[in-house]
Amino acid sequence: MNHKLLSGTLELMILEVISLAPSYGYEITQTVLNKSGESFELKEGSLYPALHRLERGGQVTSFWEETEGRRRKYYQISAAGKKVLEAKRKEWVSFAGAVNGVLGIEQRLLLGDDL
Amino acid sequence: MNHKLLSGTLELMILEVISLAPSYGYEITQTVLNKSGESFELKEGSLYPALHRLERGGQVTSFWEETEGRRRKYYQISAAGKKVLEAKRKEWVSFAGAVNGVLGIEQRLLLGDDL
DNA sequence: TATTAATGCATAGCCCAGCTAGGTAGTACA
DNA sequence: TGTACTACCTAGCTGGGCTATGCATTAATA
Repeated sequence: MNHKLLSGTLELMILEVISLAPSYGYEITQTVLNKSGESFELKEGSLYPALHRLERGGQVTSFWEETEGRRRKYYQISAAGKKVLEAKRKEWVSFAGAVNGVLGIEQRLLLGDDL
Repeated sequence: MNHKLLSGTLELMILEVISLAPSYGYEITQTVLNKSGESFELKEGSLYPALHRLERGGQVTSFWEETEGRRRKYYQISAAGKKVLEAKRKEWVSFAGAVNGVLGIEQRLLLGDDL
């Protein structure tokens, strides 16, 4: 997978994952790996800086938790983060539609009860 | 539009456009603008370096033509370029599907007589 | 008759996000 | 004892898309 494609969608996917439930770095990588059909192996060198960016930007907050002798840093989405997530989702759908337009790929999105 | 999203799809879209017919820089920007539903205004600082990269890589060849007092540099896709295009198209479809998977967006692609 | 917009090509250098590579540390199992 | 997995972090590289700039012609407009 050409990693350049990932540019711009990493934060979107992180926000999406933790919007469902607070999660920590390693678990986020596993969730994304799973939901992407084993496509995306998020690298630590991308993930942690992204999480720290999101925290600095106020889109997420964090707290430490100790379980089974393992320290985990949980991240949860903030109200501001939810708005950013919604905007990024729309941006992604629009972007993907535009690329597909150039490629002559027609698409139909099945959203909720939409069909 | 977050320009980072464009990373990795620019060459794909260029190859796609010139695979339909040889084209030149300015015309490529207009075609992409049009087919993307006015979403993508390719910048010259991205386009020309990308075209030169593709030419150096052997994916495209070029020739100059003079029309109405305007010199235009036409680019056409090579046999190697067609293979790269096919690979990049598949990579894009796979990538978009994976992102949509993470976002919980189901999709159906309408390809040719596929439906 | 200037001036602006549009058409057309090109490059130097900035920016920044994802990467590699390295570090630390606990648990589980062979 | 060593390997694999879990779990966090950061310094510094890389590369592609960007801004800004330069050059040149044609068409429209003030």
